[in-house]
Amino acid sequence: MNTEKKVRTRIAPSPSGYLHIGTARTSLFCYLYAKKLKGEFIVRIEDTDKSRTEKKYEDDILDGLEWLGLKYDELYRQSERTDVYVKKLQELVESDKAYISKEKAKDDDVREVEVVRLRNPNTMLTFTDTIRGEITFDTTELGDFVIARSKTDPLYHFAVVVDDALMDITHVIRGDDHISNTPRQILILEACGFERPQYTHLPMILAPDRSKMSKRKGAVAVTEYRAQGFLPSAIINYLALLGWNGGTEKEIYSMEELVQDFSLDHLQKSGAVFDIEKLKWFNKEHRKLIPKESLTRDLKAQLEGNTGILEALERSPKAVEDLLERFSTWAELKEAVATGEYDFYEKLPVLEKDMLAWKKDPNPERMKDRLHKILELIGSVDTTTFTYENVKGAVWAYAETEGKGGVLWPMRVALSGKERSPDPFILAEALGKEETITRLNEAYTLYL
RNA sequence: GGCCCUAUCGUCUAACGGUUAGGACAUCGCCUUCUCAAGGCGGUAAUCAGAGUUCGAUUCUCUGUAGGGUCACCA
Repeated sequence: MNTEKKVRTRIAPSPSGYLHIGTARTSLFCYLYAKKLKGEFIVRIEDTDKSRTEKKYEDDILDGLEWLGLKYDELYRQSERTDVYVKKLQELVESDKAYISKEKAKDDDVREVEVVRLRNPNTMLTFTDTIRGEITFDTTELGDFVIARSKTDPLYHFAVVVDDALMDITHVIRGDDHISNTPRQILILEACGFERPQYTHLPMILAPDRSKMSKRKGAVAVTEYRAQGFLPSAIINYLALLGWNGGTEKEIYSMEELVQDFSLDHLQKSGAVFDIEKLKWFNKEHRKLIPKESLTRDLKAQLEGNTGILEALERSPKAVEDLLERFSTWAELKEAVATGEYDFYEKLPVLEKDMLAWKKDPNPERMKDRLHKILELIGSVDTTTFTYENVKGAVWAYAETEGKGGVLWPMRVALSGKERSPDPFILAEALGKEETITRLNEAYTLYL
């Protein structure tokens, strides 16, 4: 029989803000480690400070974790466990490990309060961190710190220690901003007679200037990345490689593969700058793994309201493909649409003669003839099979003999009204025969 | 300021005493090409500094420097 304790990890977010990208990564590592060892991953909402807690944040955190695919096995709220803390607090006071101290309220020196302070043994304390090895603190500097606002109102450190112990948390995996909190928690833990968990302090995720990530320096909430159109699998993959590596050059991981390969051995010691560009790359890579139909459906949903584009996409699988490979996120796509980059799908472009001419054209005087010929060739393509391949087939041979630039450039500009756009065959397929002819005619009349 | 942690290309990282210091993102160039994007190929680019230990240090030790964290009746 296996006598080893089942691995149990936990994430302990405070519902005082939206799911933070750093919390998401800590959750991911807790999840991966637990699942790797067939253990359990627990979410514990740390809401002991009622004044800073909001339900909408709790909802966002839980939603976010689910969206990312980090399924928890148990969920707790500290606000629902007060009796547990009160009892433990009482025991501590009764055994004189802690004491009630009458003093002036911190924010009001008239009001008297009765806080609970821990009797600090004032010793040197050493604990082992998975990543950094032994870390020693002199606990004297901590003094008899407060562990509860009152006999019935526990503070963070106390609640954490009691919960971790009672919930059988075997591995405390958290951000390294908690390193200095650890001795304090161990003191409480020893006063309670609990066993120490294994501590693993993950390096922080940093803003580009290497300081703590904050709203001022870019998006910190998972919801924001979600809104921008990042795939959960891409975020997971990126976050996993921020501070961890599989020891190989493999970079694209699915959640299953991460669970398979994860270990606490390849963790980084120093903080990692969050690089949105690399996240975008991961997003592109993960998008390639998603079934085409599903992506197409999402694309169309994103473009809701842009009827011209939607009709074009309905007609042209090539245009769908083109849009899909051009942008790494939906936010970028919508931005491009909003700034009019694709307005040729919505309305007739305004043509200018000098834009119609290819800059490197050796025979610009042949424009009129060419447009006439293009019109003729395209006119021969059947309306019902007006596809990328067929349009290309009709024009290609002529373009090669006449000079591709001299033919394809004006054709493309006539259809798009832009110097930069998808290629002319995609445009033709997307616009349909009637519209294609109309636009080419429009260009032709400029030369009459 | 005290205490604690950290230090390889711009960024994420590999190298667990011996490598032309490897890969990825970004960047630059070339190819492809009607434009843009994509794609293919290639280039630039790093061991914080100074002492030790060693035949040999990115790797071990010490000091300095820099950055970060933490010092609540927040979590």
